[in-house]
Amino acid sequence: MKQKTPPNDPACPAMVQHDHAACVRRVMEDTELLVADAGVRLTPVRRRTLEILLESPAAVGAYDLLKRLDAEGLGAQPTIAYRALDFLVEHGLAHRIERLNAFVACMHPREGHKPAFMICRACRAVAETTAEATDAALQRGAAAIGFQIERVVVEVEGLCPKCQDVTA
Amino acid sequence: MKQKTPPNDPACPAMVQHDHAACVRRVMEDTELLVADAGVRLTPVRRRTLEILLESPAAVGAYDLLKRLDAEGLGAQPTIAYRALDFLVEHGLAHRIERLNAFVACMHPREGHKPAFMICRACRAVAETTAEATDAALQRGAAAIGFQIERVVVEVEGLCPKCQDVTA
DNA sequence: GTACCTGTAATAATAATATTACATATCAAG
DNA sequence: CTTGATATGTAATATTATTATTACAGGTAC
Repeated sequence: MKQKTPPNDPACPAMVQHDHAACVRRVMEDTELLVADAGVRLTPVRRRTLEILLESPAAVGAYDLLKRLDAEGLGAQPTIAYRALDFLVEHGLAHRIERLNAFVACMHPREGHKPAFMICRACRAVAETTAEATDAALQRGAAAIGFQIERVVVEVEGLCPKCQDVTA
Repeated sequence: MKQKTPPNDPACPAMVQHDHAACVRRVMEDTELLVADAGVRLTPVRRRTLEILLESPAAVGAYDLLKRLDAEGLGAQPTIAYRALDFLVEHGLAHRIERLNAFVACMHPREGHKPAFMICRACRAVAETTAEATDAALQRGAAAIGFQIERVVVEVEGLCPKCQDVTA
């Protein structure tokens, strides 16, 4: 099976002017192939959830998502939203932003990357970047005290270019 | 004014056997001096909150804290706890662990450090370490898209030495 | 075929976490 | 001793997350 995006690409240059609709199309296509490979189902709720995340420049809260799903007749209970989100996260199609208790679509699934997130505190926009470099240092620190790493969260809060201008 | 702990010391070797009561005393003394310098007030609620955080090896949730404050007649509403916690975090005396929606005392305040946290998913114990090395890479990434960094969160989830043994 | 197991989805109830608003009290500077 | 900033008290509400339960569809072993 063929992969549409090369690894370590600024696949979707978030916070920078670009044709985002094209990014959305590309990720959705990649995703279709990916779930087919994995033998799991991209059900209507799951597909729509991913689309909603993809179309939002900002992280989406579980209940914001639920409101939208409800409006479209796809379900009105928290669990609907959480399960869809859990599924997407579990399969690397979305990321949970701990800082916001909210979610974003993964703009380059399938890569098994170590993502880091730049979160604008003004508009909530989130840019996904890679943080391979930060990892080694953490591994050393963990080894020193015998801590066994399972998951690393790197989240940066600040101001995106747009909000710097507005605030200034 | 004199500082009691040299920078970049394993001031409190969390997750490792040591005399923690001594750590608590040291940090409280440091804190007294620090707030005096800053011209802010370490009120009873704030002081007691810090002590509670210091004495707990695990991160403390806002409502766990509130229960304890309430038992001691220091306040019964969520706001009380959140206000005290906000104060401590704002002044670098405590850290918020995003992963847990909970808080830990800073074991070496005043250093303007870049903390990283090792969080045991089994016992919730939290070890504070420094992650200076991870920072540079993030700064470069941010510069590339014009993002202005204000705060960096690095949280590692896994198993502490003790819980590895128990689980194994 | 029917009894059993599994995966998926939907519903309901509850628990945990967090914010807002406003009134009152205290402190510290002028 | 009064004013403005800081801190506290209280209430109500909002948001996020977990747990338990029910339903149904598809496969498979006897």
